[in-house]
Amino acid sequence: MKKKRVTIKDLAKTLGISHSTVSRALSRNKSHMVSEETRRRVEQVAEEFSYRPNLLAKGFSTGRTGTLGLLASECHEEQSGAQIESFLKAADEWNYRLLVGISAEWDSSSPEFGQAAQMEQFVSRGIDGLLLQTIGDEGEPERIRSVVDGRVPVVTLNYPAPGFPGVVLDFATGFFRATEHLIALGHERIGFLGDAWDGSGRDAARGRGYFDAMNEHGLHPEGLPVGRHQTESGYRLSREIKDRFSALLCCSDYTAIGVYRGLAELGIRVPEDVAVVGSGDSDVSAFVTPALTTQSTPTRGIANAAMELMKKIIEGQEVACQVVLSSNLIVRESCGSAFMDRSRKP
Amino acid sequence: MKKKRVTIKDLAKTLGISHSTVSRALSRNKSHMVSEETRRRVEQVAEEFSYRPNLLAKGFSTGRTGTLGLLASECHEEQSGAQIESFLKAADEWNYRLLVGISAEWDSSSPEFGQAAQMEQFVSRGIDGLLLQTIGDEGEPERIRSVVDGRVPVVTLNYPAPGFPGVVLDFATGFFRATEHLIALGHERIGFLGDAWDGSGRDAARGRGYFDAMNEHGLHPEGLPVGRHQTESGYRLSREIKDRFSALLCCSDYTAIGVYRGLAELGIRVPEDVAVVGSGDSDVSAFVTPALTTQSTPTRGIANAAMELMKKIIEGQEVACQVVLSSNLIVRESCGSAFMDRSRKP
DNA sequence: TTCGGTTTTGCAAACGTGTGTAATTTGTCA
DNA sequence: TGACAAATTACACACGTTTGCAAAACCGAA
Repeated sequence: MKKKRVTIKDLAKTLGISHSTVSRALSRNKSHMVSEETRRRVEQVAEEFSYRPNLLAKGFSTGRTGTLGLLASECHEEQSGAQIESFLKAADEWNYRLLVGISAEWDSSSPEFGQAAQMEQFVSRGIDGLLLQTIGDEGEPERIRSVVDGRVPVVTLNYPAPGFPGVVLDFATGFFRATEHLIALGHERIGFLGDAWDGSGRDAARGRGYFDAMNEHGLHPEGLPVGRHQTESGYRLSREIKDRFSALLCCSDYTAIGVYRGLAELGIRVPEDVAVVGSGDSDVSAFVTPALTTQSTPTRGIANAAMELMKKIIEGQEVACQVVLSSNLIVRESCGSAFMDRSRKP
Repeated sequence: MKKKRVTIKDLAKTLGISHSTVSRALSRNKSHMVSEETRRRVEQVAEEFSYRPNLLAKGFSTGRTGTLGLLASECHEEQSGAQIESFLKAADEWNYRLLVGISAEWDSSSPEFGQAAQMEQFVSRGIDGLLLQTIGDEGEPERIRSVVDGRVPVVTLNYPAPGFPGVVLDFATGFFRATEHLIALGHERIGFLGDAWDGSGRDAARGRGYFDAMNEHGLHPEGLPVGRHQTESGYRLSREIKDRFSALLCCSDYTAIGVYRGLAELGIRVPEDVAVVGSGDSDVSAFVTPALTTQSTPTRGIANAAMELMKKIIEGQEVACQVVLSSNLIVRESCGSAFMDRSRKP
């Protein structure tokens, strides 16, 4: 059943020339020319036989596969899906394929597939570069170094890893501004929903912006750990919020939507009683009620910047170590306005 | 800078044995045994040198790469991301890597990367099998056949392609039941938001279920084409809905959320004035207000079924041509109840 | 015709691994 | 100790492509 593939040797045989000439005719390489005449003949026969190069063999021979590894972190659910899509599109435009993996510690039956093991796999499979959504833990840079060992270029994605080039979104400034926005609206008891234990952790950058803004205005910062950024997490946490805060910063739009629901069930109105800010500018955020004020997250911009970095590194150029993209606050309805009725405010 | 990789020949040299023995020692192959003694020595040295097999070469030599291609269709945005994630997890559990691509006709700068071209690429890269989210158009089966040509097993995913094994969700029955649910609640003017032009197209199966149920009850079916399943699409379409329908079936939760917003702006209440049903049971669907009644979509179940099919085919077993998974209606708040006030109903 | 130079082509090695077949070692029993 | 079988190992080639180097063909000029 399985048909034998057509190889350049087959073409060479029918043409009566050597396979190396065929190879050169097909790969437009200036080092050794091929006469226009033979090129035409080769291309014609290749077309006729519908020849397709064995990219595996090609990669094996040249050491370059035209494939990049994308190792995504699991945390953001829907959002990570949108980000993966953006990478696929960006990679495609640069004519790269993507080997994709997720490096979380799911309750999987094969727990040995953590971040390091996946990187190993990818490198062994001959990727030309690794796009790594870092998870931001302590030993990560060393882990990357020990696995990758200078064999493939790495571009980090979520969190900077010292010594590696990367793309980061400036959530610190974004959340700083968001916090100031809330303060300007008259809020003082502003809560932070995210995992930024003492300035480190998954949502560290956002947390830092929040803490700084609060401190600068002499307000008391207070954070609630979220765990996974699911809608349900926000719903669950809303029970603890009640009348403790008059405004909330969420590290994910979906968490915010969960908060909406939870507060509504408690008879707390958004934005009249509690203002809510999200993060991610996801597809739905503009259409929930009230429309969610949120941090923009340019997934395409991140992907493009990462690909550009990667391209430069592959071509041997020196690159700036971190590319920082800024995140804007998209003001919609969920924070109300300064003139809003806050009669319930104690 | 670039370090040379350790190969089995290096190991062989330091051990003073031939590389083929090393190969056999490392791959537990029963055809030719290796003495326990040498195996131990080989493994020790391999460990010491932190030898990593070149999977590219291995794949090239054996013809099997341990990599599957996943060619996703673009349409469902967030939902496709969640589905991709499910596939990644399922594949991991079977110890396969995934080459991922998206086969839509985006307004990309490289429009030549349609479905066929991507399949070509994947096959040339030596995938062991192709997971193909079919787009359901007319010439698709023939296209698949002509590209893949029996060289790699194919499992289709969204829509059945005659002659290929696949996994489909029984949306027809699901939407049939959803429609009957609405009819039982007293609705007669029920609209369908999806692209099911005369029974074919992207949302064909859902459309069929809807049409059948309507006809069976002597009601007049009417569909509104949506285009891309984005939240914004639902918002936009709500202008056309107004008082034309008393209930709506949406082919995506996100469309439904867009509809929520659009209707609210027109002063139309959900579910009091219009009942809404979604599809996908996405993370947010239970938390929007009113909580969305929706078709469940077991992304993990689909992924697992597909992987199981694939595994069997790779192992040479015969398989049932289509695996059909059922989709349940998850009843929440967005359709109200039979005793609801429908005073505005004309 | 011969020479020098340029263009075009062929030869052969290389990439790292798997594997069939032959050669070697080991072990057993007479 | 010798013979024979079994267990283990080595040799060599295959997989499809690229590429350095040498050989050949071509071309124009002396």
